[in-house]
Order: sequence, then structure tokens, then C-alpha cells
Amino acid sequence: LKTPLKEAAASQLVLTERQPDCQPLTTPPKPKETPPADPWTPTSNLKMLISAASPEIRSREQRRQLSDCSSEVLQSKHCLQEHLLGDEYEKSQPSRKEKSLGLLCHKFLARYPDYPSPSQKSYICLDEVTEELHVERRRIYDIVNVLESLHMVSRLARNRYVWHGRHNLPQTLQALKKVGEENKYIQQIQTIKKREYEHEFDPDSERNEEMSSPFGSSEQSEMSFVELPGVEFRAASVNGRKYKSLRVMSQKFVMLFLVSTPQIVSLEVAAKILIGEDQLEDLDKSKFKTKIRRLYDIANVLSSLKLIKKVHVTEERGRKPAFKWTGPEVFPNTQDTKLEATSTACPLPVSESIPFKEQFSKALFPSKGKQNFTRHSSLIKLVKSIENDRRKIQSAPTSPVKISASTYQSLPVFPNTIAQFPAITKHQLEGQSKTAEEVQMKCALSSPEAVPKPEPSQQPALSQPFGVCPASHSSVSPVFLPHPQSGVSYAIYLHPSQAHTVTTYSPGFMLQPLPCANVTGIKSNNSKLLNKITTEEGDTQRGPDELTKSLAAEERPEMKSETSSQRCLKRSQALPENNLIKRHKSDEESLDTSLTFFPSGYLIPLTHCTHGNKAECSTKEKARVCSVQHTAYSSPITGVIPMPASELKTVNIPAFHITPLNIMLSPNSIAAAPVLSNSCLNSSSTSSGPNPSSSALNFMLQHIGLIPAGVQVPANPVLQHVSVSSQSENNSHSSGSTNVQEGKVSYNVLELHHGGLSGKCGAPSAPEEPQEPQAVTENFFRTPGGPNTGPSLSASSDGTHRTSQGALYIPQRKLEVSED
DNA sequence: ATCTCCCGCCATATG
DNA sequence: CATATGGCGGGAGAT
Repeated sequence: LKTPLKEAAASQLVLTERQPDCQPLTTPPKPKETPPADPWTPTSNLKMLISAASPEIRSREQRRQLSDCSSEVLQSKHCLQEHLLGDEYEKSQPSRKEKSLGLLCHKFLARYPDYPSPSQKSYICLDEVTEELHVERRRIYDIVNVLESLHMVSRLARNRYVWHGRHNLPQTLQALKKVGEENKYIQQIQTIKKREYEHEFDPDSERNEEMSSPFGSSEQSEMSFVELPGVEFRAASVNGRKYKSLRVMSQKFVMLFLVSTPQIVSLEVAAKILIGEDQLEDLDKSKFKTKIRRLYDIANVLSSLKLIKKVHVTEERGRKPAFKWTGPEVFPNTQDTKLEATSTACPLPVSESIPFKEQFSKALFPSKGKQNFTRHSSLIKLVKSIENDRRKIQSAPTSPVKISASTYQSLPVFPNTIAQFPAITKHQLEGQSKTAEEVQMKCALSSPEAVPKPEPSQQPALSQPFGVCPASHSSVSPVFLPHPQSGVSYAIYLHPSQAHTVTTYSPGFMLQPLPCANVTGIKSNNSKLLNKITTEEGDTQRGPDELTKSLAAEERPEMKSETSSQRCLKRSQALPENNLIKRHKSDEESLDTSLTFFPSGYLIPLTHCTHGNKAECSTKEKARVCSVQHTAYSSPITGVIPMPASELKTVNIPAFHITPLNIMLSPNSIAAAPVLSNSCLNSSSTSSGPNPSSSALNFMLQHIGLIPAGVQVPANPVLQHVSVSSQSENNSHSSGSTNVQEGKVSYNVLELHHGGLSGKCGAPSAPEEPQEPQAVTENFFRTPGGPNTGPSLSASSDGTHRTSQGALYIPQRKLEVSED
């Protein structure tokens, strides 16, 4: 007896047929709903489904109730009847679980096809649903709200929703991921973890430095709902002020998964981040509790959607509830459209293309969208927030703030719009701008996860936008950052999405170390903390894959490094699939520039900012950007000080995974701009390019705060490329420890966590091992020297992984992740 | 005891 | 004004 899985349920036909039956009303008198599910009832199916999910429960129930009744249905019925007769009182323990939101959600979802045919839209009438499902309206709202956040449904009018199914999911997720990156959730997560960590070990932690301001700076926007071009919020409430807290929370929650590397997010962290956004400090306990409650609600429906599943992360402080993303991988934009459609295994692939365009055009021409984009309240709000931003910015010009308030204000509400641009265009623009500046920059290497299969032939990435971890962007835009102290301005190439994020020079911002969200001690964390992550049960798939991936990536570097200056394509582009598409460049920015969205959720076209690619930006614009006044709507694009690529040097610091940063000294300044390139990238620099002077490197590091002013890091080691030990690849379990013990630096291990797809390049390995407990390791930066010593770079010259003086030592930490 | 999270009061939004 | 929505948090079942 196969459990009727979702597939079945999903099938439209089945559903259709089943629907009528679903109604309990039609259920014959006696079969009162009872735990010992009757296999033939839809409800029972659901139950089975659920029980299947949690074996424990099932077994328990079976033992308890149906222990001897092996003949299922009939038997159970008998039992039921007896029971009923015995105690007429319903008492049929609708045990709390049977009323769970998760189950309810399953029922709800069962009513609609995952991929409704575009031709016939299905509507949702809340009244019907509540009635049919036997639930209080309130509960339905919970479900619908979350679905809304994913754009699986959208409200038409009171009591009325449209069912979109999962058609929008890819875009939505992509958009969310992007926003998540912009919000720098990774950093926040790290900060939180770090804090916890510090709190545990060193209550007296004298964490000085800017890190002290966790996200005080990152106080996020108020609620901003990420919309999709085609799916605006219709009339009904939702739009206006009444926040859509649950909706927004849901989106943010999802974002956390999408940006963090081991795609696992603990409730605690999520709650903190979500709280942190609105009310900075305010460690209100009750508030936290409430947040957690909400998260559970959201998690339940997300679980029903199979986007996440519950797991437990065990750290030294016991196990904490967490959830693991089990939804589709989300690829960085550009390729998005294509890849996602593919990856989603959409039953109705064709149907999607058209809506897409429509949506797109809508986004471009708001006018069509009716009055959706204008509304008093929002405008007012906008103004307010802008003012607010200004105030903040001005008041704390020198503070180590990393994110300007405006950042969030300018959050594109329709990030998707950008994403939807044909990759071609994007690349084209990109290329142009690049050419113009011939910056050796960028190469948005996408985070490992974004790289399904590291292609051996990948082009060497030269650099990467700093602070962006999972760089999923391909274009970079320079931003001028006034240096508070020296007064020297830096030009940092950032991905457009990041550009508007940074308004102030911030070491912290640049520090962003690894894409790995779980890595805690970024800075000088003494790592006393070695936590371990062990994944019990089979979802460990990731470990192996990632390893493989990383291996491939690292090993290849020298092979083909084409000389720098090649336009670095994003890694993903290097991938075969991606290559198929003629990648031309386009610039997101053009779009970004022309259209800016505000938190309020309305699309407001801006005229003053011309599209035009950054290459064309004039000096004046530059200036404008520099000014703190730079507000939400101003274009993130700035001018660049032209600098021959040759002058720029690239340093490869594998161990760090620091996203590369190109720092350019302002006109008058001399020196070469040190550039850190991500280790993931095969740095062409490995051998070809001149090595940056160590002084430059040190300068850089010091600035970033990675090393104390006095410390000098030898350049050579850093430049070396470390070859990954093959062993790690094979046994992910022990790889971590091995590395640590041997004093080896294991970035490969780090990569392990990069959530990713199961890419496997040359390495055969990594078939997923479903049910086995596995250990994943997490690394932390640690400074052997002591707390104050900045982390040093660990490098291996010759693949020896030797820790050089001042080498960065990355201890491992294991966390145990167990499912239920 | 802790983890989950259901229930439903009640403030708001909408029509 | 009647309803529809949807914050919110008490407190109880599940572990």
C-alpha cells in the first residue's frame, strides 16, 4: 500500500474527482473522523502522508491503537465503531495534531493543482474553503498569507483569491534571494551567531570594533513586501499600511534560507533577525516568543509546501529547532529565467513564457498596472522614510555603519523585474561597462550553490564584489566610499544591488567573509568553539556535493586561467548550460535605475535617474553618490575612476573566501589597488599576474580589520593556490577534523557548506546518501594568537596547507542537524 | 520542563 | 456599520 503521495494529489484530475469527496459533509454517518485513519478518505490520505513524514508518530499510533489490527481499514472501522458506541462523545482525539496548521495546509493545497493551467484560473473562495475544510477562518488566513508571500496566490477581492500554484515560485524565490542578499542576511546571521558564541564563552567579551554594533546599523527597513511584476496586490487590504507582517515575515524567513549556505536556519536566529529589523535592540522576551510562534506558523505551511523541513541543530548548547530548505535551488539572476523553469520541472513549461513577458512589461510600464502604484499612504510613508534616512545618515556619517537606512528604502520591490531581463541584454551591458573601465573586477562568481557544476574551463574570476557573499550578480558597479579617516575615497566595485546598499565606508561591510552563513567568528574569534554539525538522516546530500564542487573549483585554477582581464563571467555562465545562451551583457542597473521601488510596495518610476549603464556615468554623478545625501532613489550607479586593469592587482586569498574587493584610491592617490579575489574563483592571478605587493595586501587587510595594524601578512602564501586534498572530498565526515588537526586550512571544507546544488565536476563522488547521518563541518575563523589578533591568512604554498605565520586558522565546528 | 503552536480575542481594514 | 483581515499572546498538548 503505497502512500498516496503528493504527486497523486497534485494531479489535477485526481483532485477534481476527489474534491467532492473531500467534503466531510458527504461522509457517511459512522465514519467519524478518527486517528486510525481510513485509507480511503482523503483525510486519511493526508494523515498517512503526515505519518509517513514522521515515522515515530506513525509507529507509535500503530502500536497503540492498531496494534493487533493489521487488517487496516475494516479493522479500524470496527474499532472506531466500537469506540463510538462506547463513548458517544466524540473524544476521537482530534489530537492537536490533527488540527495542525500543517495538516490543514495540506488539505488546502490538495484542493488546487501545483501548476494550474494558465487558461483556466482557479479561484479561491475563503468561505468555501473554511467550510469545506472545517476550519476557522482565521486559520485560513494564516495559510493564505504565507502563500501570498510566495505569490502562489493573490488576492482579488474580499474573500477572493486567485490560485497561481507554483508557477511563480521560481521567480519569487529568486527575487527573495536577491533581496536577502541585499539585506545582507548572511552577515546578520553571522553576527548573531558570533554573539551567541561570545556570550557563551566570554561573557566579558570585549568585542570592540565595529562589530559591536551588530546590526544596529542594519536596522532594516520596515516591512517591505517583495512583489512580482505579474502579481500585484489587488485592491484588498494587504496593500496599504496594515502591514503584512506575516507575509513579510514569511518572505524574510525564506530569504534566510536562500542566502545562508547550509540552507539551514534555526528559529532562534530567524526570530532574532526578524526582530532586529524592526526594533533594533529591544530584546523583549515576549516579543521573541511571539516571533517564534509566528515562525512556527509560517514554517508549517512552508513545510506543507515542501520547501523546508524541520531539523534540529545541535550545538554545544543543546539542540535547537531549525528548518532546512528543501525547496528548489535558486540560481542567481541572469540565467534565472531559464534555469529555473527547467529546474522546476514544470509540468506546463510552455504556459510560463507568456505570462512572463506580460509581467515584465507590466513592470516596465506601471501605467498599465492601474493605480496600483500610487497611493497616498505609501507616498507619505516614502517621504517619511526618506527623511528618516537622511537624518540617520547625516547623524552618523563616520559610524561604522554598513548599511544605510536608505538601503532598504531603495530595496527594489520588484527585484524580479531585473531578473527577468534576458540574460543576454544583461551581459551585454555588463560587458560594455566593463570594457569601458576594463576593470578587472568582478566576476560574480556565484556562490557555490549557484554553481551546479564547476566547469573546468571556467574562466578565472578576478575579483568579486565585496560584501556580497553568494555573489549572484554578474555586474558590478563602482561606488565611492569616502573614507572617514583618511578622507580618501575608495571606489568599490559593487554589484548594483549592493551598490545602493553601501553609503558609507565600512570595514564591517567588506569583511564579509564566507558565503557560509553559519560561519561564525568572522573576525578574531577565538575559536574555542568547535561546534559540529552532524546531519542525521539523509539530507546530507549537500556535503559531498559541495565538496566536490569546491574541489573542482579550486583545482582548476591554474589550468586554464586565461589571463585576467577577461571578462570574468560569472561562474555560472561558465557552466555549460549557461553557455548555451549567448551571453551578452545587459545591465540590471539600467532597469534598476529607471525603476525604483519602495518599501511600500508600489512601483514608482523615477525619471531623474537615467538608465544608461554605469560606464556612461559622469563624474558629477559620482559626486552625487558620494554625498551622503544620496538617497533611496538616487541611482546606485556611479562613475568610476578609470584605471588600467594592469594597475590592479589581484590577490588570491583562498582561505578567506573574502569576496574580492577592488579598492581604488581616489584620483590623487597612488598605489595599486589591492584586490582580493575569491578563492573559489580560479584566479588567473595564481601564476600569471604579478603578485600584489604585500604591503598593499596588508593595507587592505588592515583596513578591513582582518589584521591589526601592526601585523604583516606575507604576500606569497596568500597568493598560493591551495589544492584541496582529495580526501576531504571522499569523506565529508572526517574531512573537517582532519584539516583542523593537521593545521591545514580547509576552505574546501568551507565550501562544503555552500549550499549548492549537487554539482559534481570531475569528481565522481557524491551520490547522495540519503539516510545516513553525516557530519558536516563548519569553520570558524580563529586566531591562534589571541583575541585581538586579527585572523591571519592561512595559505598554503604548494598545497601543503601549511599554516604560515599569521596564517588564518580556521577551526571547525560541527553542528548536528537531525531531523526530528 | 521545553517545544509546538492552536485558539480565538480584538484591533483594523475594507466595502 | 457589518464584515473581513490578521496581529498577538495565553496557555495547553506533545515530547
